[in-house]
Amino acid sequence: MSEPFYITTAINYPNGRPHIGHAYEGIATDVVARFHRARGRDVRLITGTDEHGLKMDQTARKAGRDTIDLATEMSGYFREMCAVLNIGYSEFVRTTESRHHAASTELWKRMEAAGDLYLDRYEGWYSIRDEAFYDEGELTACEDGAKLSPQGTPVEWTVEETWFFRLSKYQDRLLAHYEQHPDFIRPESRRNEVLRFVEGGLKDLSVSRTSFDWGVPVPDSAGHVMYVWVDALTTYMTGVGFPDDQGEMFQRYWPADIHMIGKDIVRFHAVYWPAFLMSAGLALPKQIYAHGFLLARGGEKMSKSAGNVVDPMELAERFGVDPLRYFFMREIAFGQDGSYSAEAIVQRANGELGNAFGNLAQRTLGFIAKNLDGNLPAIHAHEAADIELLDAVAKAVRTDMPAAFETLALQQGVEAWLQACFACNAYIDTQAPWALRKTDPERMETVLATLYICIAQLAVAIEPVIPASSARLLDTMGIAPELRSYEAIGSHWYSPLAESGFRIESPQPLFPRLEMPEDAAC
RNA sequence: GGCGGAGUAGCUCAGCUGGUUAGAGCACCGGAAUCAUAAUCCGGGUGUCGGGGGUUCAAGUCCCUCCUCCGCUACCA
Repeated sequence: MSEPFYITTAINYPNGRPHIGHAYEGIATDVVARFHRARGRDVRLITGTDEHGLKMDQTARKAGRDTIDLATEMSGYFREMCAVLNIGYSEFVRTTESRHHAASTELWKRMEAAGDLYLDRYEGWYSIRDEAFYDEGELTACEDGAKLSPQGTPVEWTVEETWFFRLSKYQDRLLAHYEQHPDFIRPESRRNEVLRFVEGGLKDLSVSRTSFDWGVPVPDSAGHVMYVWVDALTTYMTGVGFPDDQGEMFQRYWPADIHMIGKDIVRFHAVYWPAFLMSAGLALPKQIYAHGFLLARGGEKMSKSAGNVVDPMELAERFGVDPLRYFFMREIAFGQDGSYSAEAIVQRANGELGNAFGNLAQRTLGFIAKNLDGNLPAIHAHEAADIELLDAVAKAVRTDMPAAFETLALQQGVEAWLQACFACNAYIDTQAPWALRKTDPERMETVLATLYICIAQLAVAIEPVIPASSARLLDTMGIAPELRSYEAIGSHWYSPLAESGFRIESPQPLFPRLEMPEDAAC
């Protein structure tokens, strides 16, 4: 059986419909998952929703609904987003599921058995909205004398009994782990932030609440539910069968290769989570990767009237799923913040997917369909120019792209692919098969065959980013499913296919031209 | 306040341990081609590398300083 690869998205809090940030993270995670699958790994991708906490409960009550009812509805929007954007999760985990309660309870018991949980009284300023305590010094006073948290939410003096986790005990072990595993937190800038934070000293963490009951009950401690982050993080284990830690699934996939998260929740994943796992005697994930945020270009406020829609579903509807996926991977340096706009999406989609790649396929395959009656031309003898192109494409597809994707340099990977597309266009213009048709038909056949091979390789290579479009093109080209991997598409499949009598249909454009939005131009 | 990152062509950015005339893509200008989704190809750099000072034979690259933006963190109150 092939080597396992386990990747997760952050577990989303469904207090609203998914926004563009959720879409971005989901797509990036899916691209990485598909990449590893195309490399032959046995991939498991877990996503889900974190439905506990006071906010969810309150929102439901205000609407006069059962909390679970609201959670189910909201969670559904996240599933729907995955379906529409082609985010292929292996399982979708909801924190309200009983299997997840079981996982969280087991984690809790293990931390307790390790002597890392103790009951104490907590007095301090508590923000219901943030579900967090703050020190006096962190607060600001507003005009009417009320106190506000650093996030600007109201706080009240609260005295409550709460379970604490001995986070302070793990400071040295965490630092040692960061030291021994330089890639545990990426990118580098986030790693440095975490290092400094932990070096500055860790306080024990309050990990239960008594002010509400919408959560996972703390075992044998009536009135307490687990702090949302304890159970939210546990989702990553629920997704591979925990608490059955001797089970085949957990044994096979745990620990995760990558937890993909946003830069705002680095601390929970890079400090609290590994400490919980150490306490419970479980292996730590190999990498926490914090991506950046998406901003509207120019920081401008988004509104439908301005034409820069933010709802990812609307973007997908308007521009197409694959163009949107391509845009995210191509435009933004993964790990850094990025900006998006309708103009930028249209420009990438038309200029690169449409013109450079789609049109390359269209002109080549169309030429074969029209002039050779769809019969794949024979290769007579390769000339230096052919070898040069084949080498350039092979390097991009089997060396540069995988190397970049392996380290999540997604933008560079796509860049390498695009350069190979450019090389094919330069080749077709230089060789001019339309002129060879009259002067040297055999040479024309070799040129077209060379391009056919290159296009198939390019389609396979970009499949993780634009899966539906690639599949459509490869179907048109008669490329068998087992050839659709980085390695296999480099084998000698062309002549057997040509000799099998396969005939190509006149192709339809892969990426219809998108209109530049009028109202957003400036 | 401390720590860290960033400031390079109209736009988005690349420039590792200092070393030939500072690069890429897009945009723009000129030309070629006409198989193709008016798509493609070739040529052209349009730049006080944030300001100032310094080290060096040589600095976008190192040092100092100032300005601006961002992230993390702290504190006064």
